[in-house]
Amino acid sequence: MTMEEKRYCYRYPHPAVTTDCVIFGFDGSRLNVLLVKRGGEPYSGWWAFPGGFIRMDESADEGALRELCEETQLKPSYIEQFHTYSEPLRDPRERVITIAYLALVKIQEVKGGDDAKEAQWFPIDHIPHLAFDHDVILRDALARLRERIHFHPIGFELLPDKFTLRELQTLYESILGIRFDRRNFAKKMHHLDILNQLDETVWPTPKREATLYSFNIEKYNELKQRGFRLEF
Amino acid sequence: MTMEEKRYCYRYPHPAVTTDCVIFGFDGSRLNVLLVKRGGEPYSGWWAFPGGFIRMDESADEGALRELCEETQLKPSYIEQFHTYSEPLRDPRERVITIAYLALVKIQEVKGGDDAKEAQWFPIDHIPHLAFDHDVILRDALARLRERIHFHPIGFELLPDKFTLRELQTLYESILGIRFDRRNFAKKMHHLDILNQLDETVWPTPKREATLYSFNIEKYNELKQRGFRLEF
DNA sequence: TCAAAAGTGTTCTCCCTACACCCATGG
DNA sequence: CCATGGGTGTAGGGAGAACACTTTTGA
Repeated sequence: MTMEEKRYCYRYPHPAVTTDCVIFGFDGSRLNVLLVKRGGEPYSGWWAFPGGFIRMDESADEGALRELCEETQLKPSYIEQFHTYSEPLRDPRERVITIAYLALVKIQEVKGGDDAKEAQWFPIDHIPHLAFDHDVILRDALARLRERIHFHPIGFELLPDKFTLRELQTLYESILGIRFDRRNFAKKMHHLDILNQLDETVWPTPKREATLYSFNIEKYNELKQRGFRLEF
Repeated sequence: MTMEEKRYCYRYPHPAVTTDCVIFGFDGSRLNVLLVKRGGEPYSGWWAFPGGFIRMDESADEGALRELCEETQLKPSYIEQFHTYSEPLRDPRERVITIAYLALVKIQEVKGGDDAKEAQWFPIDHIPHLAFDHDVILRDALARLRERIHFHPIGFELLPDKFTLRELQTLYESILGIRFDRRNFAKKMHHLDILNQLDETVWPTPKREATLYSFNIEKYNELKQRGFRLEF
């Protein structure tokens, strides 16, 4: 880099600031993470989270959404900032602080929309080595997701609008890593009264049809206002 | 600022990055926040959280602790990063992104150690207008504190090493803004088995003595490892 | 007729909640 | 002797956990 190119000068050293987005999707049986293959140095050819440098006229939230859209064409159904990583040597080029986001997408709605980008879904238990400190970031994102799902209905953001009870249960089981009794899970969901039972059915297996449900956000908000705590 | 003083140049614009520390203390009856009065512009004379610019050779965690120590001489018994604020215009001087921390101190151990600095404790319901977006930051910090206290024993970080059951209950009530039944609260604490009942007593009122307790972190860790969830 | 998955109900236990009495002390 | 606050016990209800049978369908 020549001196002429360095046009932005400050009295004190400033770090660069990026956003990184950990995007979770659920394929019906397993939790997945969307990674992009890096083109340039450093870590060329490694997998990493979509993200990039924040612009001076946008907030981190806006930057995260912009980068996410640019690199993956995805519209997340949920996004939340969860931690900022600032180890001085985490990027070999210069001091880079990254603000990390956790995003959830309804994977079914966008399958195949990956464009020409080298983006790919990886099951949560088959993640390749990641660039920078992204393995740490992933671990933290998963912990936050597990924490959040206990008291917020964000699990529904990973499912299609209509789903079966079994899909919902499999989702929770794969995120939390525990198994539920099928009958107790159904009872609990019905008791919570945040699901709409639809008239439609599907054939998830060739054996027998299953009724479809949708998430009732109005009922959820009612309950929340009355001092209610969702828990799994 | 003259051109000669602007010695740190980059190809792309970089924001400045600071840390800010929301420090909570409990005076025995109310939750308090430590604020410092700003000397320089902008917001000269306004109250704000202790904090400052991050150095290029330190992580945000290190920077937050350094600033906290420099400005208040306090050693927090607990500190945790909780959110990063990045609205482009939140600082009138230049683009400043701040990484906000939540800290708890045992207020009794440091009373009067405020040095010559203009630092002062404010009860949580009598907070003056704050500089920058610090009122938003405070609101978020309080929300995080309330969220954390449900499942982590961080409340004990606000109490002296020895405390009465009433002090503990008052602490929880003032943080969560709800009242507990005295008998049920005591029963729950005893049942959790994370308190050491000491042989000592104090006279919190001139009426009758009360037994002192200390927090038993070993028992808490045992329970945590067995898949236990602390809840209030 | 058999295998596989959907749908549903009961019992037991534990924890939370509401609630009342006794005791020690200082005024 | 009375007001104040500390310390403890009990009964009832609700939610989670354990658990089994029936139904539907394709092979």
